[in-house]
Amino acid sequence: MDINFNTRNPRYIQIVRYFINEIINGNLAPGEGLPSRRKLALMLGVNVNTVQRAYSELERQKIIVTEFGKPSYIQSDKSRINEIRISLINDLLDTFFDEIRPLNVDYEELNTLIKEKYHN
Amino acid sequence: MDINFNTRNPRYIQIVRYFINEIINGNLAPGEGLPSRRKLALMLGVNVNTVQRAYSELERQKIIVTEFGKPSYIQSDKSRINEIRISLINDLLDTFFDEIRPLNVDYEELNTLIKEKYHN
Amino acid sequence: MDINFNTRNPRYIQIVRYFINEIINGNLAPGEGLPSRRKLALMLGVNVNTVQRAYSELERQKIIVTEFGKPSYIQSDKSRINEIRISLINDLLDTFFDEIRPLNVDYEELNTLIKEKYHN
Amino acid sequence: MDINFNTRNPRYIQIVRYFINEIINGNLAPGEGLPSRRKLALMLGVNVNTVQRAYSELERQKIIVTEFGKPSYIQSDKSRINEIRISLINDLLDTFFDEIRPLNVDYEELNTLIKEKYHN
DNA sequence: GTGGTCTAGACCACT
DNA sequence: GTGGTCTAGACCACG
Repeated sequence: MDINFNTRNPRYIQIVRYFINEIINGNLAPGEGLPSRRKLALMLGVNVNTVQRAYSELERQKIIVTEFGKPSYIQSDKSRINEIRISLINDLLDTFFDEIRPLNVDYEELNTLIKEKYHN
Repeated sequence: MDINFNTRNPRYIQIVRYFINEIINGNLAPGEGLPSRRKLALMLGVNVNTVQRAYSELERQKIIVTEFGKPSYIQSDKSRINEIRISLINDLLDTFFDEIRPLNVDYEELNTLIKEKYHN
Repeated sequence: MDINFNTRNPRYIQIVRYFINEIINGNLAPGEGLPSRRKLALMLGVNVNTVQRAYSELERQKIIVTEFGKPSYIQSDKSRINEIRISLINDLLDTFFDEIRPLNVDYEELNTLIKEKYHN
Repeated sequence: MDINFNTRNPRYIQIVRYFINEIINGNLAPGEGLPSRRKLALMLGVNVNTVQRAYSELERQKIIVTEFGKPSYIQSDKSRINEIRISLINDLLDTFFDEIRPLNVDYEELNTLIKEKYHN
């Protein structure tokens, strides 16, 4: 497990996104245990509190469950996971269009660009 | 002239983007003068320094030109404006795909969503 | 302005209590400005963030008002202040009785003790 | 035997207080044996180590006595128990007055409130 | 100058 | 060992 941190976004947010992605891709199954704050901090080379903040956020979004003294684990509810995926996709699209609209890209041009980028 | 500031991005960046958009859409022509820092600050309800920072950024990107004592005006070079537009579009697309890729949206689904969103 | 920090309670809580007390005692009037985070931190010999946390808590309790870039000031609404005083007194009494009840102090004895302590 | 744990204080402290209260109220007599760590942990739904910490604290305060291999039992010394009670009452009163003094409650008002609260 | 956020170190309670 | 909180340093946006 490793994350290539970029400098644009806070690290704790990038950790949150990493876990969401792993869950959506099926690499992390509902009910599965997460690494402890300390261990993950070591693996990622960040402070324990940065991981702690990420886990708190995941907890707040009801993506993971935490009990005192025990390792946190992934929320079993599959529908919650799907809910989050849909909402993330919509947010991304909305932000994207809000920003690209004033640049006057017509539908044809946009489609061409997307086709290109989609397949790298 | 007015801007609906959101809270996600710094205000001075939103001012920069506003001018870039206006130029691209032809509402501001190359050579045209900009409002003074003070006036714009009043119009937007922000501090003069915030406008100043935006104008500095526009100058740094060679989008406007400032000469002492005269109003700043828009860079005449049309190709520079187009360059910026292309680069903005590419950045937006790259960011968008970086973020949506891990969400496993297949090409069909993506196209459907984009068609919907494009026409609001 | 100075606070004798004890070690039992978090410093930021003690700062919160200090301001509440000052307001209740009339030493700080509604509308009055607070020292900036930095200045107060210097005066108290704590980190800026400790003050920041205290101010956030005061803000959350609607005791002070904060606008970006400007100094925070005390909530003008006097009734809110009184509300807080009453609620603090009740909380103190409830906690006190929860803890003293199991110690079997009869009413007479309790009154004698309180009379003594009240006048130091 | 059961304890309604609150979240404000550490559990092991609440267990300590529980035993002190029981002794003061005569529900636990000097010399009487205590449940084993394991049994009590089960009854209270906490980890054995939490009970262990509470028992250690009780021992440190010379309230219980532990001999290897035998159940722990309550310190026979009655005067020690009374000493603790007096000291607890004084601590409670001191803390209470330290916190309520800055709230400017006059003696009359305080007495009225205490009369009310004392009889629930 | 002002307020706000992210990261990190130290320490505590709990299993 | 686990998770949780308090304090603090560095940096950013805004007036």
